[in-house]
Amino acid sequence: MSWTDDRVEILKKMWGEGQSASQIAKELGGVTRNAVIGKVHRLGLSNRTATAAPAAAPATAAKPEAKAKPAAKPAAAKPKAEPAPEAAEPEAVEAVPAVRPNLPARAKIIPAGQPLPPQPSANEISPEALAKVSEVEKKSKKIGLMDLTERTCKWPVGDPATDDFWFCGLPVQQGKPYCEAHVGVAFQPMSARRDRRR
DNA sequence: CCCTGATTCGC
DNA sequence: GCGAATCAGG
Repeated sequence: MSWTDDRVEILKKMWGEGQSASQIAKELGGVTRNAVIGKVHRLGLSNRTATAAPAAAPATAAKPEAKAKPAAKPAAAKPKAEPAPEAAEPEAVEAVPAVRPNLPARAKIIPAGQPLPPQPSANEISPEALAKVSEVEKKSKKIGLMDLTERTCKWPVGDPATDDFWFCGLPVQQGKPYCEAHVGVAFQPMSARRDRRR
């Protein structure tokens, strides 16, 4: 395939819409995302910053930007002292799934008559997230402990005390140990937790 | 590992 | 001009 006018046009359009190079390549067909990126460069329409580089604006500073920059607010000096390394105070707290997600389980292993420990379980998590989870669990791969890999969701499902127990096993969300749905219930904004708490 | 765009350089 | 290989970042 070659870069015919109409293909270039599609390229321009999609790139302008913010489509990724791979998406564009898929759409066009017969080309790889590399080809698309290469073309994009040759066409001059580059930056659009989809990936990394939040980027320093004045990168190519030498620009003939006549605009006299008052340079007024030097972002440099922050009025706030703020030396606090603030190592703590994480944005989100992990709600360890442990073995708590949906399971009447405990009842089986706890001697009759024993008061059950508080079971915050469900009501601590957003309904939407839970709904999503129950959906996902139907599709889960139900993999065993030994099947866990670096990129399989490690969310436990069922009662470990029985053979009706497995791990989600769906593809994990980049970085996280769980799939998207389970990340949703495992990691919650602190505010959300606070609000729901009581 | 998946993905993203950016660059290089032989063709 | 092209794009695979490679690089760099998430």
